[in-house]
Amino acid sequence: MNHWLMKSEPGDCSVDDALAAPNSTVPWVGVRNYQARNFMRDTMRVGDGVLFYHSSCALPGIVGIARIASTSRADPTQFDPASPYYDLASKPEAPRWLLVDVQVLHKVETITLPMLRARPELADLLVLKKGNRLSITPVALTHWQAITGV
DNA sequence: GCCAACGTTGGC
DNA sequence: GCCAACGTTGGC
Repeated sequence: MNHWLMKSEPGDCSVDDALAAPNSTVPWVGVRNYQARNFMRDTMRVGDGVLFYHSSCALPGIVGIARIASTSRADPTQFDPASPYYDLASKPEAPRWLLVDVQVLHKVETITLPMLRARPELADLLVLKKGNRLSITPVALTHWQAITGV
């Protein structure tokens, strides 16, 4: 089993939005980065643990614990001209972009970046690295345990 | 294949 | 709004 940190802008899909969805599960639309896509396609498995992270907001940080709830499939927004995630170059017979379903298990008190940075054992957590922009990053088991206590 | 220009991310 | 960092694009 692998572990992940997945960023979402709360103005787009917050952890509360996800909890309000049927089964507390949301399709993780809008990933338009090949490395992040490849994680979903090649490495994620149903049941993998997810740190649900709010980015581009007043209080960035980890706000919930979730799990991967499906294998990857084509992200329908890439074919929707009305979507901000529309990709003219992607064809239904060869979808370029994928998504997975993410199921929120429970919220946590926001674990902010300063809180994360204060812990030396988390120094290598990818989301804390300078210049990190990847919306999906793998989380080492030791980091997962240090953050979740499980 | 190089690399400059450009667009995006995301914290602050 | 600023700006550093990074990915992508496209000319050559």
